[in-house]
Amino acid sequence: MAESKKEQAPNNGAGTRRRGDVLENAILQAAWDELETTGYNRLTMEAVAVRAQTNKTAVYRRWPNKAQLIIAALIKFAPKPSLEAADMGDLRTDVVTFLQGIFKPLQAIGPETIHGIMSEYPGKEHPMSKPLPPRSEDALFAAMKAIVGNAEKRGELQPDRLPERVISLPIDLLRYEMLTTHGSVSEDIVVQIVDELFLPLVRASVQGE
Amino acid sequence: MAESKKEQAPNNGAGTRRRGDVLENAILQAAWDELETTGYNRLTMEAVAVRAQTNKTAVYRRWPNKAQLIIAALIKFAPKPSLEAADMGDLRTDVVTFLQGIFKPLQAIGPETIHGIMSEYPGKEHPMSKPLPPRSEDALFAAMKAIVGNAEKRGELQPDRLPERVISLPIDLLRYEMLTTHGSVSEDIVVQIVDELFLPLVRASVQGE
DNA sequence: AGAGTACGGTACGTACCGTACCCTATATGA
DNA sequence: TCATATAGGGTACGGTACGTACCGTACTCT
Repeated sequence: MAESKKEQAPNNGAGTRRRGDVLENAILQAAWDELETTGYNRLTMEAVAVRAQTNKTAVYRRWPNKAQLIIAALIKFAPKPSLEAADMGDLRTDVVTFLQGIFKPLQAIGPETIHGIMSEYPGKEHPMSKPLPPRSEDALFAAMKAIVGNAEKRGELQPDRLPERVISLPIDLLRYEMLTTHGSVSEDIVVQIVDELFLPLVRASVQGE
Repeated sequence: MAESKKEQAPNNGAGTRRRGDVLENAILQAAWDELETTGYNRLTMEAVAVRAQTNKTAVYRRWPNKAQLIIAALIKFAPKPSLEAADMGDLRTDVVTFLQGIFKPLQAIGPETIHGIMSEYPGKEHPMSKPLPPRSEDALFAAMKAIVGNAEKRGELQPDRLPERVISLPIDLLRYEMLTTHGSVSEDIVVQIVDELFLPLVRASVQGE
């Protein structure tokens, strides 16, 4: 009667036991689903495991904590902005298009998740923990540089006159806005950033000084 | 022997039981100390209560959760930037001075605490929860506006030509930097923001258009 | 076939949350 | 002055989630 540990339900009726990438993908998919339905704060490792039809052990074998797991899920499933620097023959159009492409993905992730990750992610010494990439390796920044580079080739502005801060300004501000504005950010913020800040700075670097 | 609940240690030997503001201040002080020594993430309500030599009940009677408690502690104890708009007869000097005054306090609070609060603070419906102030009521923004106003009076720039985004730009960027840059942010970021972004935009608004 | 590896499943100890409960000191006012 | 309401002190509890240990078992690889 003691109902010993032997009571292990046959997995599916057949002995189909997932391993390796199959299991890993199932967990990440579960994490992504759970993130979308429950939100970061209330998401638990156990819920992810249950949804993936496995158990916490299998999850912890791969990621040391919630933040790492969710980062992995984001990398795999979150909508990515296209990093192709649109080259439409006009700097303003290119930048606006690019920023608008960032807008949706950032919004999809949402401030709760970002704050949660940033909060729980101390870069602690854990065998499995990967550090967040430094600013200079930011893919979005690289894309902006490419866009500016195209404009330089076209002669819209003189080469190497734009400080890096100007180039990263649109991304930084957009991120800040998405991070601090709970509720809804209107999409015309992109146009504002470009027309009221970025382009005037570009013009200033051409004429002045 | 049963050691019933009657075993209540006399508070100090004398019946000095703190109430009202005295107790409230003790708790906030304890929260602040705990925040400095332990950090936001590992801070617990119980630890605060113990440090204040009281118990969780007294804490929860006043603040519904950690985020609210810490916000109250920050308001009471965190170093505040002076909101006096320095008026030294030069826009650049005024803005740099002002931003440098913000730098230290922001750094003292630290990204961990800010992210933690932003993460746990959903603006939920709780009788005791106060909403975060909207952007337009931002005291720092008001101070920047005052500084710009002084410059207008001096004739350094024409009135009402500066978009609000330009005015809030230095604060926004500084905040973003403090929020995302773990580790140390160099203080000359202030000068960069002013010289590479803000002042060029001011000049552009005077000349251009 | 044999051995190592990794999954499945359970159970556990810990930590913290938020609340209920009761007792007691203090403030208040009839 | 004494009764009463209020609020602090103290404890204990149920609940949730964490992260790990343990063990049996399916799968993989050679």
